[in-house]
This record gives sequence, structure tokens and C-alpha cells, in this order.
Amino acid sequence: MADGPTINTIAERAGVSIASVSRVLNGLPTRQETVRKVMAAADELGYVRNAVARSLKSRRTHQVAFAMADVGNPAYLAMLREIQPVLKAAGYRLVLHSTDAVAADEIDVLHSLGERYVDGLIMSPLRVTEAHLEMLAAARAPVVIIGSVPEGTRVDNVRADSRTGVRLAVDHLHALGRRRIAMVNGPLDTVPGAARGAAYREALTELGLPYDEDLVQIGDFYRPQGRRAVADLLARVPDVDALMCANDLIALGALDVLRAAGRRVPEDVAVVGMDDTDLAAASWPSLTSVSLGSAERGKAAAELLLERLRGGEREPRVVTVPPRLVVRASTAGPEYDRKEGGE
Amino acid sequence: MADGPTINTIAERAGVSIASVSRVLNGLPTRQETVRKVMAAADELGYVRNAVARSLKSRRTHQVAFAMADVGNPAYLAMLREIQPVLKAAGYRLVLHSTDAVAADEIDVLHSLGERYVDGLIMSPLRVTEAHLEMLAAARAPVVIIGSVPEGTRVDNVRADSRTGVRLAVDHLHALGRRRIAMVNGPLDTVPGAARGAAYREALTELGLPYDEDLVQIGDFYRPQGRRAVADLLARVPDVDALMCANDLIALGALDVLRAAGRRVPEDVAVVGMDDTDLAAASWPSLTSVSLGSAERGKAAAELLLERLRGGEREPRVVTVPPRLVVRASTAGPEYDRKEGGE
DNA sequence: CCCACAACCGTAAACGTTTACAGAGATCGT
DNA sequence: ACGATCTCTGTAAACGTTTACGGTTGTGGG
Repeated sequence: MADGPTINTIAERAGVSIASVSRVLNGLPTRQETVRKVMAAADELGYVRNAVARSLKSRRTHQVAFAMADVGNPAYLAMLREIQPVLKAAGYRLVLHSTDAVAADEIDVLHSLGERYVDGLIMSPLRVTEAHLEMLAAARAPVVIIGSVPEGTRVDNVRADSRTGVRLAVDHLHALGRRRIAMVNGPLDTVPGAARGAAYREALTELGLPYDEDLVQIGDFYRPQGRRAVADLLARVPDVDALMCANDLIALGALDVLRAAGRRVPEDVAVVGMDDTDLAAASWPSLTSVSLGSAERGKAAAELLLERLRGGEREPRVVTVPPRLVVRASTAGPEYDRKEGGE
Repeated sequence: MADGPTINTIAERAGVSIASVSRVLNGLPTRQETVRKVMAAADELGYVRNAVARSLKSRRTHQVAFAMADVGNPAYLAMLREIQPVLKAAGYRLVLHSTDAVAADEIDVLHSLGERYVDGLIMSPLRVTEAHLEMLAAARAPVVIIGSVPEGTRVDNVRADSRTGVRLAVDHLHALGRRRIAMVNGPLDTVPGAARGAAYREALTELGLPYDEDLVQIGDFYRPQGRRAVADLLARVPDVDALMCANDLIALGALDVLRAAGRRVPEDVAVVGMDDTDLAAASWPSLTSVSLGSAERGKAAAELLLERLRGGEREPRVVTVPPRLVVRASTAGPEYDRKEGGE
């Protein structure tokens, strides 16, 4: 762990100047003889270029940050899984921030862009506050936001279409003959919570179903809260025949409670989740879920960022990833699982 | 996104030297008046310290790398979830590498330590080759390995105890009265595959049960392969009454096949997984699983590394994390799930 | 034989910090 | 009142690169 060799060490040993060393290492035109000497010296010394010094001079760190709300959440992990290889292929390292969905932490991350330890940032905030927007406007490096951002915000933006997603799910339930379709949502002051709630209402009216406040239950985006919410809901509205859950964890909680209550899924109550995480395929009955394309969004975000890192100025772009309904046993019955058998 | 202010800008505006600016920003003793002027200038300019320049001078990047075999694997994610907050609390950023379990990539990561873009590395290789050991010996920054490393390797090392883990599971099945306990394993040339296979055999002999080759089925560590393996096994040994699966995904595959074959779990066949991933709690019936303490291992690794980053030289340490059997419905029956209800 | 030109190389400055050192005032004791 | 001491500040070097610029050498043409 002793101090490694620098281009100075190489220069001395090869009997040339540091400029020549640098030129050789960067493949700039140099006499063959010099190249040979430098390469030999570098090899013998086990030289590795110091990334920090290089970054200071070149003003490029070849690092990109990804700030996710919660390392535990499978939806963000799906993004991460796609972001990572795209960045890696382009020669960027990935710096991971977990903000625990705390706005102050997110602001911190944006602020820290000023430290210039990364060339760009992909961020997926749970809520977008005034402070976010201010920091975004002043950001010292390119930022791509995953999630919706107010109209007119000058920032690259990848969004899911949870409205259409909810529509797909509700239509599906309706087509199966369900008429008492409840919504189990997370907090309404989060971006996804608000969007999904509104979309549910919209979908109902489009289908000519009444919007019944009793059918809406607010909890949080986790399994225990999902259990509690669904328990309350069942107590209040025993005749519910379908549950539209705002994410997969809530839906798993719903399955727990329904099973304990002796309601069959999907015969008595059909259940749909959102995000199509790994858990949806693993649960029993397997969970019909709306994929909001976390993976695709991650990929799109990484590509937008790379484009901007390469390309320089450009009008901000908005990419919208279409949702996809993945039908499984929790709405279509166990026979559906048999089709999934493959690799 | 214009060029940000530097301490030079501040120095000019405040009418002091850059040395004073630096001193103020680092809280070194300075006259009140100077502090005031510098702070004022810094505020007005929205100054943020350049981390790259600082790192170059201080030879500290405040970054740590975590190289995991596979961003998709829940076991590594569990580690990540614990590593992240520990590092964050200590003021380190996390650089994430995914090596896709390719040895060459892992070597690359070790080599890139020479670039000095991180202060240390946590790595979890699937197999440890000769080349790994060489690079480890020559590593230019502290490294902590999660996973077993040959005796005598001079490196901090956090290991699981899968032998005891398998023992716990097999004992549990035996205590439940099972006598035809099969093992569904992954490839034997992987570190975990070999260890778990050997441990299974050992556990049987300790219990005085015969080791029957027919009861061992080799597949791979994924769900479809798990299905296939268990299907083969059932065809060959119809009277099997318990399955020890080498990881949770295999176990989920087992549940699929057993259900399709009309065997009740656990009444006819009890099933145990390993790793205790999120999937274990999500499945139905919920899956009894041996936790090898991924989370604890991550945490321990992060702490070892921090200690070394702070403390300097010290003999390498080996930490072994004890396994824990998490009993759920797939061995103990559905009544077990009711106890899990809480938050 | 001299000049123009190309090819290569070394010197030095720059990136933005931190910090050793020494100089300038202020303060104190005698 | 004078030197000793202390406090604060500025100058400059250093961290390890990249790169603009100018100098040296060699080639070829006139």
C-alpha cells in the first residue's frame, strides 16, 4: 500500500519528460522509441493513472450519481439494474445515494453536485417540492429526473404513465365482471399516490361506474400498512369484489388479509398490484400487476443523461414510458400460472 | 451551469488571500472579521468546495466501492442496504460496481483501485481464483472480502457459515419427523454449492440418517431450474417428505412443482430455502428459510472497512456471521404466518 | 550552404485545494 | 521603551495530471 508511481517516476526511469509520458499514455503521436521506453517503465512500475488528478485537470470525473428514494424498494432496484450497465458501457462509474425519501437529503444531493465529484445525476424523488425546483434550476451538472415534474421545468424527465396504468388495470377488472372495485392507495401527497388516486377515479367514470368514497382506502406503500388498510376496507365494505392496489407491497398485504378472512382470490376478490416487482411473480396466488416500466425508465434516464454528457446543450426532453398489464393468477385464476412455466 | 466560484473568487471578493479562505472554510483559527468577510463572500457566490481538488491534495476521496456479483441478486441487495447507511453516516459515498460474476471484471475492479478514486473496497466474489489472490496482495487500498477466502490470505474477511445453516435446517426437518430429506442444490463448482452440498451430507450422518444419492438433485440457483430439478426428483423418489433447497429461488420452484403435483406443503412435503430473501416472506405458503445474514455481513464488512480507513495498520480480521433459521409456513404450517402480522 | 518545414520533445502553467513557512502587527513583561 | 511572544495573514509549494508553447533536431529543396 506504499505510494504508487506517478508519471514523474516513469519519466525519470525512462529518461524523458513527464509531458512525453502523458502523451504516450494518451496515445498522442510520439516517436516509437519513446513509446517503447515509456511503456516499459510503466509496466515495470505497475503504473496506474491517478483518476483524481486527471479529473481535476480534465474537469470530468467519469462518475454519475443515482439518487434513489429507498435502496429497499424493488422498483428503484429495477431502475438501478438497467442504469448500471448502460453507464458502465459508456465508461462511467455509478455513485449511489439513498435519500430515504427525505426531501432534505434530496436537496443535499442536488447541492452536492457543486462539489463536482460527478458529471451528472439521475434522481427519482418521491415528492417534488419548491425547493427541489429551485435547486434543479441552479444545478451545476446535468440532471435527469425519473418521475413527473411540473410543466415547464427545464430538465430532462422520464415519466411513467400511471394514469394509463391504472386504466389498464381497472378496465381489466371491469372486463372480468367486477363492479365493486376498491382502491388501496399510499399517501396522497406523494407524486405516485396523487396520480394513481386521480387515475382510479377517472377510470371509473370512463367506465360509467360510480365513484364511491367508501371504496377508497389510504395507507402507505408498505406491506403491513397494506394489511391494515385492507382490513379496514373489508370491515367497511364487505361486498368489495376487486382491489386496485397502488403498489405490489400493498397488494401482498391485501393477499395476506383476504386469505386470513377466508376470501378466495380471485373468485371472491380479484387483486391487482402495481410496479410488477419480483414479488408479484413469487407470491401465491401470483399477482396480476401493472408494470410501470421501472426498468425501461431507468434505461431511458441513463441514455438521456449520457446523451447530454456527450452532446452538450439541447432542449430538455420528456420521455414517457408506457405501462403494461401483466396478468397473473390473482385476477385470472391459477390456470394462468401454468403458462409462465418456461425459463 | 457556468463555471462555479473557487476559493480564488472568494478571496478576491473578500479581499483576503486564498489561504485565509481555506482556513475559514475548514474552521481553523481566524480573526472574527476575516471569518465574516469570507463567509459573506462565499454565501453570496454560492460557493461549494470542489471535492476533486480537495481529494487530490488530501489523498482521500471519501468514496468507497462495493463490487457485487449481480445487482439483481437479493442477497447482495440485502448487503447493499446495510452497507449504504453505515458508509453514509461516516461521510463516505458509495460507488457501485456490478461484476456480473465475471472474474475478469472483479480483477479489473481490484486493479482500478490504483486509480485512487476510492479509499477502500468491499467485494463479494462468487469464486476466488489465484488471480484474485495476487491482486488482493498487491491492492493499493484496503479491501474487505465478503465470502470465504483461503486460510492465510492477508485480508479482512466476512464469512457466512452455510455449514451450520444447513445443519439448522436439516435438524429442524428431522425434528418435525421427516426422514426422507432431499437436497436440491446448485452447481457444485461454486463456493456456496460445494459448501451446502457437503454440509447436507454431514448433517445427515450426524443425525444418523443414511446418505442416499438419489435424494440429491443438482440444478442451478434459479427458479425455472429449481422447478425442473424438483420435477426430476419427484419422479425418481416419490416418497420424499422434505426438500432442503440451496436457495430461495430453487425453493420457490419447488413450491410451484409440488402445488402442480397436488402435494400439500408442508403436510406431504416440507420445504426449506436459503438466504431468507424478501421472496421467502412473500410466497405462499411462506417459506421457511435459513438466513445466512446477508444484511449482517454487509454491515460487518462496512464496519471493518471503516475501522481500517480510520485506524491504519492492523492484523487482518475474519468475522463469521452465524446463520439463523427463520421458520415459516412451508415447514410449520399456516398457523405460523399469523404471528408475523406486526409492523 | 542555407532556409523552410516537419517531427518530436521539454518547460511550465494550469486545474482547485491544503498547508508549511515566514512576515507583519499587536500585546505583554520587565 | 524594547525585545519576546503571540496571533493572524499572505506567499508559495504541493498533490498528479494535461496541454500550450517554443526549442531542438533532422530532412529536403533551392
